[in-house]
Amino acid sequence: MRSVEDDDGVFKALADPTRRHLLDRLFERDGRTLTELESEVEMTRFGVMKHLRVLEEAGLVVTRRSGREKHHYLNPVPIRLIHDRWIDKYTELRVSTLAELKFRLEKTG
Amino acid sequence: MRSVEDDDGVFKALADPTRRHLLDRLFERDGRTLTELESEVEMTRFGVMKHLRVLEEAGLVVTRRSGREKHHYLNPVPIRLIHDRWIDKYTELRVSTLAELKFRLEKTG
DNA sequence: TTGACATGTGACCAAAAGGTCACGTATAAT
DNA sequence: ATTATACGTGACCTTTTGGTCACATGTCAA
Repeated sequence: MRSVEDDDGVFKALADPTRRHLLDRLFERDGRTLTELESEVEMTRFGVMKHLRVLEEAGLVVTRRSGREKHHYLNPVPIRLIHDRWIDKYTELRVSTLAELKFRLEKTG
Repeated sequence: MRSVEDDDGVFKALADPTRRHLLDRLFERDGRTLTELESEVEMTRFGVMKHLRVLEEAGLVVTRRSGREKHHYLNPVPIRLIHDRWIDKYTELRVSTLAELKFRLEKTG
């Protein structure tokens, strides 16, 4: 059984395309600052800041301050927990194979 | 690089607690009808129907009609694709171990 | 210590999402 | 044929969310 609060913050955080894009950028290279990430997105600094805050509160991003800079790092654990919620160990191999196949097909098609 | 459309439908679908609860019920037992699922939720039939439609359009649920009934089945492939987007093969083992640990801790704590 | 840089806050507004209801269609049972 | 069942649609309203801006704080360099 799950708590009432669920993992709501994580799912809400992932629901926005801009936030997913930010996660993609951090997946590619960790430790970026707000100003760096700002240049990756068609949006004012304030919008990006809000999004990063949502990601951080969800635990998908952890931060480290260094002087006047704030560095952002991707934390993949909540993602894995989503996976484990609806894919048990017995079906994991089968599903991951299908997912791989789908990925290949979309790449060529 | 990803398409502009992203997997928006999947993430939006997962963003609502009621829809996640419906997925949980289908994970537990497949093939339920709308009326069956309705009893699992504090909401009118119309709300549940909307939610199921969102899940179906996202590809998280597939359906099969039989007479006047419509049966719903969980499709875990999109979930796996989320996983693969931010967890590569090299970090998967480490992250899944951490996730397992977190799960055990929360269970006892 | 003056000025530029990096991040932060609260108010505000438009757009999207969640939920209900009146009404409607198709299938099954009596 | 009539009634009950199971699902479907469109309009409607309320709440939440995404984005911007004026303003503000803390940090580094010259």
